[in-house]
Amino acid sequence: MAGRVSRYTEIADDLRDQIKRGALAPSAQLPTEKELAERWDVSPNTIKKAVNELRQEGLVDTVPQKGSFVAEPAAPFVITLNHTDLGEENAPGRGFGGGEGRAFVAEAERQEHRANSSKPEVQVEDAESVHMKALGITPVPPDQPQPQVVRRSQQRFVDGKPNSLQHSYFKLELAIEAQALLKSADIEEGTVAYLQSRGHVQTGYEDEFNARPPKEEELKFFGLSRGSLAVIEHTRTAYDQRGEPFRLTITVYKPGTNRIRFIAGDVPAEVWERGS
Amino acid sequence: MAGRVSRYTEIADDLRDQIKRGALAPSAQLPTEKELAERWDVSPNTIKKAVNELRQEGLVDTVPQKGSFVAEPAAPFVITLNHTDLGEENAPGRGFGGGEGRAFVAEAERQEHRANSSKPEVQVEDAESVHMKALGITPVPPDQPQPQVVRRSQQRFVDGKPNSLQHSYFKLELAIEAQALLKSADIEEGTVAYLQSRGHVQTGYEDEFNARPPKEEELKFFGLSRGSLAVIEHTRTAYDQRGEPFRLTITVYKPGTNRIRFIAGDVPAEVWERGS
DNA sequence: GAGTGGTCTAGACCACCGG
DNA sequence: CGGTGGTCTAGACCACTCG
Repeated sequence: MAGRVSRYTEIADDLRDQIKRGALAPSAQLPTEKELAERWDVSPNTIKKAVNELRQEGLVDTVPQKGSFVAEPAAPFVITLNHTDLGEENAPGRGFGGGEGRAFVAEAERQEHRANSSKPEVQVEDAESVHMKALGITPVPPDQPQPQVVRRSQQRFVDGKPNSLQHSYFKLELAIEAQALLKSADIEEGTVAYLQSRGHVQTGYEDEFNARPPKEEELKFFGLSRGSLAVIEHTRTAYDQRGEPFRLTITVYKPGTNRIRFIAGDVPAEVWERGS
Repeated sequence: MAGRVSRYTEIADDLRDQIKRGALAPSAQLPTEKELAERWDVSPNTIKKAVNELRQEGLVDTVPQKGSFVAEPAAPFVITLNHTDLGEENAPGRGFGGGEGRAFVAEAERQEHRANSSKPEVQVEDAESVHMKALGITPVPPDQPQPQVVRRSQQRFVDGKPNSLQHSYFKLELAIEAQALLKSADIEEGTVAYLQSRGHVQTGYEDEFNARPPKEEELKFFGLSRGSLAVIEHTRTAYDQRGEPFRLTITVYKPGTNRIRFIAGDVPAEVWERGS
């Protein structure tokens, strides 16, 4: 019977079961790999493979020289990407700001979570080709000086825990006419409103979703170890009233603890309210 | 210098580099694990770990008893989830159908891809709690007969290749008053239009995104091996004119070959047109 | 210093694929 | 049949954390 299933699958199934049943409570430490190896009478590598499975499913967090722990049950923080407020039907920016900057904090507060973000790190750098494409920058041959962009990066936290990383890219020319983009400080009125005052009204956007393994930097920020869950990457290209792309925002979410959502048309109020 | 980086990372980096440079062309077979082990003078397990990295990044597909192959470059099929057509501003369903059923095929044709989907598999089954919650079904104690739902599942292909799996769930009562839901056949006019004719007008929906490792069934359908890229799961709960949830659709996409997108407000026409 | 997971070795046997 | 990757062993050393 058990012959059809590999040993490590069997072990992973057992651990998964214990977690789901609650025999292993959230944040509890799993038995050490050595202990598991003895209990199942298998070699350490087999245990590692089993634990690896659970890590990829997001059920377990492994902290390198400490141990593996049952992941906190998705403290579901819901990020609604296409609304900013529940007030006026025609409030400025309604339907156009969610998930970014101050909207992120507001959304959290509505759900009775505490959100904060780091001071933006501002960097001027050579544009990567994806960024150029999105921002409508014409590429130049590799032997010539490359076009540059301004990147504003923030780390975002919910209830003190790492939640997402956000990078916004702007053409350098835009940053020169809207210099707050170059300051490593929050833009008081919000980026959308600020840019609107400088003549770039956000009239629409295009969103894309992707899943990919975390980069080294993201592993560190989220406190994950290698072989963890994939991250969700949300890319928003914002267009102004002339139909020109003027902002590219890439947000990387740790999945499991985030629910990323969109709402269209009429849905019951309690759907909007639903936080956790 | 190389001492700081683990051996398998080094090997993965080298292979990744060869793929990106084109030294290993798409669909070409990688050197066998044995060969790599000899070339790098490491043990087989180290090679496996390196190849595993590339699999998780979607750069390589491994076919168990045959070999590892460079993945085809993402033939990007763009699925726009919130529009059905580019015609009339107020065309029925505009903004409300994208990505589902016939809309999927239409979207593909616009991008000059050929899409088709399998005949729907219809199953009546006990509702899982997450489905009950979404459809607003009140749970009953586990010792009583469980509420049931109708599941309609389709496999979807683009250019003959597996693209996504879609499962739609309906309350059993709804299927009784709208019996086409119970037939294992495409609904000619589209599910949204059909249900509208039965008194359930789709007035809004809520979308959620998640990333998770593929299930066994999905591995098989997508032709992936274990440890591959995460799949993207898109959940749509549709609400009718009374504000009642009446349909739950879960679509599982193989990432890399799909770009999943949303559009809001005004964007230039070429953004809509952008297929590949 | 004891304990943890991360990396790595040098083999082994198996199942499945192709010719 | 030989070749492939999948699984597994029984160790080893290392880097890091914690008390």
